[in-house]
Amino acid sequence: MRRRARSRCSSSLSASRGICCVGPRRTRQTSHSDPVPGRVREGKSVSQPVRVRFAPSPTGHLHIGGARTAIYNWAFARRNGGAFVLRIDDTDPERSTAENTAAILRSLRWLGLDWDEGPEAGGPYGPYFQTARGPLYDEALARLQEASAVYPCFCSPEELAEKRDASRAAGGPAGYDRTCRSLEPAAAASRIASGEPHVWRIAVPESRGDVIFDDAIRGTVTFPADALDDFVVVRSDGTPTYNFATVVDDVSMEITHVVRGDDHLSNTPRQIVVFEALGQAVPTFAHLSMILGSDGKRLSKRHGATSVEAYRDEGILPEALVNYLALLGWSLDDKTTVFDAATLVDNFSFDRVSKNPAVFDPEKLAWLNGVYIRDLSPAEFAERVTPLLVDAGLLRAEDAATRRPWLESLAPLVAERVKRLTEVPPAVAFLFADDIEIDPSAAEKVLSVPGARAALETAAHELGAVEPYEAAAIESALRAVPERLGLKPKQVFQAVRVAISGSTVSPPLFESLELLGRERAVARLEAATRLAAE
RNA sequence: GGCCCGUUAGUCUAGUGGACGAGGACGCCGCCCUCUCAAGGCGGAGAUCACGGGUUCGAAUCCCGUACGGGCUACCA
Repeated sequence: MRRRARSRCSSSLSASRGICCVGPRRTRQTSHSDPVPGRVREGKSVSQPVRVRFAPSPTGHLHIGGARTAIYNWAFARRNGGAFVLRIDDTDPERSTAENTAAILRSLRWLGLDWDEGPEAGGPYGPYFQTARGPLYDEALARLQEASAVYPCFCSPEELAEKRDASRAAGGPAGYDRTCRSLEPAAAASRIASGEPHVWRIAVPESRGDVIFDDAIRGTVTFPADALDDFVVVRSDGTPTYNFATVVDDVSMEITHVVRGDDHLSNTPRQIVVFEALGQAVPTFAHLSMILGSDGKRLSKRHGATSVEAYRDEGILPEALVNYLALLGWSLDDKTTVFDAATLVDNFSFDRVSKNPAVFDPEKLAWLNGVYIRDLSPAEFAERVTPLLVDAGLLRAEDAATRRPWLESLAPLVAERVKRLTEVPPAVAFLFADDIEIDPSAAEKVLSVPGARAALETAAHELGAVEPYEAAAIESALRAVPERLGLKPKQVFQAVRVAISGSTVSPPLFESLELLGRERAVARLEAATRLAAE
């Protein structure tokens, strides 16, 4: 399905691609046209179609930060009629697994983020797994070798560590000292031929000045020339390093905008050097700030749930998570909080992405989720809640269809008092079960008070006779009870509530009684009577 | 250590030199509604715009410095 190997050497490796400025860009006025020495060349051609990619590493499940990056990539692509490419950066064989890949795809789909190219979707720029792209990297390396843009380095890891420490101790940058760069090509070649272990390093051009680029989110970013070292591009085992592989892939997949986490900002100058060595135009970069935990530290398992699946399992709706994450670092305007994905797409732009890190707030997510739950139609609500009721053992899967109308009438009662879908089964369990347990403290508080027994007996009697057995009629029947007994409405209603639900908190009483059915309702009231005080 | 990035209420944010005595949202507090809990309505507290200089008639907004936080500095991604 994927694997449609594309003819190598096609336009992807030609230098003809320009980088477009499609989409809202920072309006800040910079001296775009001034040829600054050492400035990154940016293509100026007009209508290059937008192509973005999300490139997770399948070393774990899709986490909140990755999800937000995916959302922004997706929204930007959709906004500009471009392509959203999914690429799996699985070059770390130790930690990458097929299960993780599958889980990531599942999460993306659950969020509603569809990709135009990638695993299971195929596309003309595949393969979309880095481990399947070895030949592309080999070939890119060959090109760089031909151009003398890379050189073999025989320094041992120990030597390198020593040099690094020494350089750092001296207060300078800790980059590679370029020892092997001055090796005679012939000498180097014979050492390679003799099988001596070596890596390939990029030879940063002497003439390369400061690396300056315009980040779509952060504006102009400058890295001093001397901060660039001749970093490793291909390891001694022949595999590419991250900074090399991504660039080769971004080039061959004709990526126009690289939208990724802030942790890659410092890698950007290195990657720019590779783009240049390859003779390729540099894409536009957009670096998203990190998502932090409540302690201001980078979000991690310590902070609780971090994976998208965990939130799904907690009863968060995908549309709420997308809305929340979109809002965590982006704003539609000065007051809009709730919006759907289509609205996000219609309005997304990098110039409304904020530069500062954001603390993830599960409370606000929960609130937003409540908003979405309340917004569900009864049919949608029943649909989404059915699996949870089945899992909770309250409903048999085969009964779901016949019980559907009943479930839909239950929807409005419970939807507005939960923030998570997982809160539904416990809240409605009393309507399913044949028998209930009465919470002791509720019994203590409500049933063991004077008048409770009379209230329950009278209510049971009323319920046995009311016609039709519907909420409205039930309500008028029960409303008459307190006065007759000289009790306060609340006393009667709470006693009934505890009797039928076992708790002092429940969905609305009269509707609950209707949904329970006359027989069970009366039986429960009678059962509770035995616990009640005179 | 070096380099890069960031800094508006507890939190997410609006803000691009005058309309800011700083707007919205979550959370918090109070009132109303009410059969409980929610939801909803109304109102409130909460920000010396990190700090210090400077530019300007005027700065949250521009410049410099400091502090704090984060990132990179790997034959990890």
